[in-house]
Amino acid sequence: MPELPEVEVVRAGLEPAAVGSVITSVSVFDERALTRHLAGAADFAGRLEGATFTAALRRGKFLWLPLDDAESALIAHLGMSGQMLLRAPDADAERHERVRIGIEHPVHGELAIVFSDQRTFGSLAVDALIADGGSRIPTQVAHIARDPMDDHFDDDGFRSALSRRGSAIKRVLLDQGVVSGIGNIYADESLWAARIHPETPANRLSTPAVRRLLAEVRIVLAKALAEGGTSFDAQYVNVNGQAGYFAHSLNAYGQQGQPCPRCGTLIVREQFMNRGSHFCPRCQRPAR
DNA sequence: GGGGGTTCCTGTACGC
DNA sequence: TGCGTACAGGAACCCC
Repeated sequence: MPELPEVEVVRAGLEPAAVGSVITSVSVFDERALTRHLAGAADFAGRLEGATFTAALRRGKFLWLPLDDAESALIAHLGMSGQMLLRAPDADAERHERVRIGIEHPVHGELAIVFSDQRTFGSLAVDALIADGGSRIPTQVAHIARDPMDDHFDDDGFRSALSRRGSAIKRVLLDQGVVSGIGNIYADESLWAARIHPETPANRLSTPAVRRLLAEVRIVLAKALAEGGTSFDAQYVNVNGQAGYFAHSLNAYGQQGQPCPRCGTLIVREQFMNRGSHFCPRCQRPAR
């Protein structure tokens, strides 16, 4: 499931092939891949064909490739199972291929960017760029907060946002408008590392606890990034279709019934927000 | 505007 | 073997 480290691996993989490339063709095989592009497939293709990608950028789990008109960008959100693959232009279709974008790079020659997505929660769009401080970001990304690895992330602002929320800290960590890039896996891992129960009301966390949590979020994300992301199955891969290794390092997520690596108590899994929440009932005590 | 629940989707795993 | 069902979850959306 692509979270920040997985999306960053994809962004970094696309960058050398995409930046400087001219878009030579666009094929949309499934319009559900364009739910973020309301004007439809013909409009989508028309805005891309002939344009040149000028960069490969990311905020949270969104990534985008600005076009040389300096006013728009191809944006992508991978959802649950989206993949952005670099392929030879005549490569066979992927099983869940939704969109294929043919490009020509001045050095690497012809390539295809293939958007493949089993569960169809991901989507692409061509979106307008708007001012955001000193830079420009797509309108659909404007509401997304910076991620904790961003140099401009506001630690004090994060602490103050938590103090205004009575919701469970896990829900707040998953709110991309508060802090971006964190999904279910890294939320559980960060909360385990910081010894915080996932249902602790955010505004009940002390300042040291928030600092500890933020520090653990950064450690977990950095470690996952270094290992190329987390993979359990074929649903997350880099642009070459290869899986990451972070699944070998998980302490809480998916470890229900296994001993907590810190204290030996069995990790439990509870239903929370229509998904699984994994934690150590001894190390991560609920707030009283 | 915070809060919390629902919805979209498909492959896999499991029970009967 | 085959069928039905539960499950995985990011984020938009809805109502309170």
